[in-house]
Amino acid sequence: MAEKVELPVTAWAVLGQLTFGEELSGYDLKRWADQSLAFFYWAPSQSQIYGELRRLEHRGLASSRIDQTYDARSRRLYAITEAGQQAFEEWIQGGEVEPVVLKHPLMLRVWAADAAAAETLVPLIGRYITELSERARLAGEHALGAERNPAWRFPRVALEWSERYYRDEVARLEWLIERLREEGVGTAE
Amino acid sequence: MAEKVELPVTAWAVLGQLTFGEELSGYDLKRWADQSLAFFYWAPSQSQIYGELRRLEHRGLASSRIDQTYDARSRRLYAITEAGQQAFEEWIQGGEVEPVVLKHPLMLRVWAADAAAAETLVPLIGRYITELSERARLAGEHALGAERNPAWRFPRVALEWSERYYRDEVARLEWLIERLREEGVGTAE
DNA sequence: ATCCTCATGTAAGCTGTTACATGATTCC
DNA sequence: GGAATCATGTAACAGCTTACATGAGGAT
Repeated sequence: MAEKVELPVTAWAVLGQLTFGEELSGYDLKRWADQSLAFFYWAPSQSQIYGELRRLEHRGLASSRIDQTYDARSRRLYAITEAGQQAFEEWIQGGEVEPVVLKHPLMLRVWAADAAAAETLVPLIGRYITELSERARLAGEHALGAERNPAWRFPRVALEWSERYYRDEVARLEWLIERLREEGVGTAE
Repeated sequence: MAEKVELPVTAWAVLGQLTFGEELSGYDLKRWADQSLAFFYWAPSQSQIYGELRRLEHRGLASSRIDQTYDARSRRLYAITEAGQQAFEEWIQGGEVEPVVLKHPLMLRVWAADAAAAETLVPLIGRYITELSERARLAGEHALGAERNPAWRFPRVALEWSERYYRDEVARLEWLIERLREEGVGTAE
């Protein structure tokens, strides 16, 4: 039996995208990631994706070929290998889950605020709520948009979870504004 | 007027801890961060904290002195400077908030799962729920524990927010288990 | 005596970003 | 003809972690 493959989670995310069976370019992967993965897993930069693809190929978990369909304009297409498929299954069923990373600069500000700062934060929270509602809407839209193919069952579940995540975040921030008001913030003298 | 100070959010987090007025060592900061900041902002490693403190001092935002209270055993204590206080206020009220970083390896697994993998994920989700409940409990405990001093009003609000965050996450994962069941996962044949 | 915690760091390396370069193609 | 998009990458650097080194003091 092959040894357990060690990779950063982001590399697994890229490899995971390839498990859906299509040949994809780095460019494709970035665009797709921005519309799916990004809802629950910070989307890596374009250049990192290219780097991860090179690493995956180097380790034999992915293979690539150059597509020349339209004469000029070439693109490198990646596909998962047998070894990659197996390593991915071992990762996903490995029984250990890496810790969730949350960095919430807005809550950091609330934490460190004084009364004056809290006052200026309230409208920022409001703006952020608008953004999050839009993200929730988008996640829901993509969840509905996913084909009714069994292969898309679990991506759809993850997107539904994301929609809930952002709606919960909105509700929590509405609570926060109320809670700040209790502390005398936002009640103009 | 001084120019806007540019720093990574983690540096502001460390500086923010110093705004509470006490002189603190890198060691103190790490321990405190683990019990407060860590609920909503990924706690940096010990060595990073030392590095950030050096940077803050180098930029004139913090100052340090060596404490020799108990003869031997020396520790370097940091305090925020006037310039640091001002830069921090500008950062907190600057009108722009850095994006939230979320990396959720568990949801990544759900997203990329097939039926077999989903089956093995369910007990993992269950274990994770237990962990999160404990974190919610801890956040609530720390919120109640915060002194009833006006200086601790906003840290308390942030901790109350955190308690809600983890309780919401628990509820969402309970929903997730139900949702996976709908997809035929966890219903033994 | 030994082990654990307190306390401060350094070195090496990995993860990840931004900015840039390049050239083809499509759209207006 | 010019602008935007497609596509692939490199170089430099910033952020952050792990592992290690060191030594004192307190606990058993």
